Amino acid sequence: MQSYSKKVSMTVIKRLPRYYQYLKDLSDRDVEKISSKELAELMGLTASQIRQDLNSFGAYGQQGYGYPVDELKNAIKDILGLTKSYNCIIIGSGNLGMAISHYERFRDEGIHILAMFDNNRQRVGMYTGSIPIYHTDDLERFVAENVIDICILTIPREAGQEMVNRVCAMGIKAILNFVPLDLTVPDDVVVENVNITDSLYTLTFLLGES
Amino acid sequence: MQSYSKKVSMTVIKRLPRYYQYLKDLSDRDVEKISSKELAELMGLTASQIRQDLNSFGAYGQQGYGYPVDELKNAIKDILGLTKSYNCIIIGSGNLGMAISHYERFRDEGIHILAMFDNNRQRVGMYTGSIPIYHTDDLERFVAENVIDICILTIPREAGQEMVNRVCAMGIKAILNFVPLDLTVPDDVVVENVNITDSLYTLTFLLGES
DNA sequence: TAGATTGTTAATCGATTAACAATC
DNA sequence: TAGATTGTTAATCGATTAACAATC
Repeated sequence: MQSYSKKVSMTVIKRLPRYYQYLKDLSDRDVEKISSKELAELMGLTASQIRQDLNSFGAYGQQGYGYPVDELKNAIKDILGLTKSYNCIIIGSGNLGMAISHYERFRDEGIHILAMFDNNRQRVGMYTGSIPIYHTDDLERFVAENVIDICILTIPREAGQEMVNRVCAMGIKAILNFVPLDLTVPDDVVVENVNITDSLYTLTFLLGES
Repeated sequence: MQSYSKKVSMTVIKRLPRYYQYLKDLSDRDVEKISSKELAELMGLTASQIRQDLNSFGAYGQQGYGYPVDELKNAIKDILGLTKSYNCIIIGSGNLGMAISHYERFRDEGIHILAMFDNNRQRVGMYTGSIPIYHTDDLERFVAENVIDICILTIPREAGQEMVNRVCAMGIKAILNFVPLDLTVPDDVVVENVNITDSLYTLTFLLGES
């Protein structure tokens, strides 16, 4: 993986996936180079901001030319950690868990979902695609026998904190959390929240303002 | 609805739903008052920031006492537009659409999902709970016959922009977008994106940093 | 009244924008 | 070489933190 010295702020990090998506699209359309000005127009940012953002990781552009799309795309892919491969489990096999288990965009980037877990015995033993559904009683055993990098949590709010304690105790260091709850985790565990309710409330606020 | 003069920044707006969740929890636990210091500790913010945030909407606290939990909760509920009621449709009846149709936290806050739409004829005519699934061919007719405030988009990426054009043409002014794509909409339409892929990529980045 | 805590102003910090020399 | 566009420094803008007078 790429090494860089400057400390990168969360503001910039949150923009990286978006850069990556745009560069993938450009690359798919066989665009070979793009200037900060062109990309800025495309993404609704300023050219200055783009140059600042990219420079927190290194000098990818070429004066008088711009940025080579494919090279920059791969650099950001690497920065995002997407040149590695990851093993995931999904806890909660409701509709949300099911939806995510089908995400092709995950598998494409080296995100492998190995199993789903549920405490509903009716679902246990079933498969969703090639992904088996196990009982949550088997969590600890499964995680001991497989290297799991990421846990995706799609369980009800009530069960959230208790389950996350178990997940952290198993040594999993990254959680994609769909539970509408601020989880408490040890310092070395990273959590990224997807809070659908909060997004909807932001929308109703904005609807009232416009 | 509450009126306030100062222009409120997006940074503050994005924190409002979180204030609301915490205040609801406190209220449920019959906590009557809270100081900015206590709330700051609870939420991982600073007391100063909380006082600044709340003051962009008005003076809800009382010197020497703190903030009355229930009153503040209701004020934020009103600011978020959640004292009104909203009619929604969901376009896309896959697992993600299904998951959202079951969200109790929506109905509790006056968000009513009237119908789902899909272009898969196999699903048309079915019900999920009390919500009917119609064919997307019937969208325009349905929206003409019902006042729809919000459209929730859970369709594949390929169909995203074309569908959003139809949605905007029907006069819907708010979109909760799960399509991993930056949608182009008229100026008077508000869009809130829930991008699961971007969240996962942020997580893999953070995992590499830690 | 005295203690506590707000509302608000001022100071600091960080992020964005502007400008331009370096260079392809 | 001349034109274009980067990398980077300096200027501006906005958000967070600190401080304190107002007041319950």
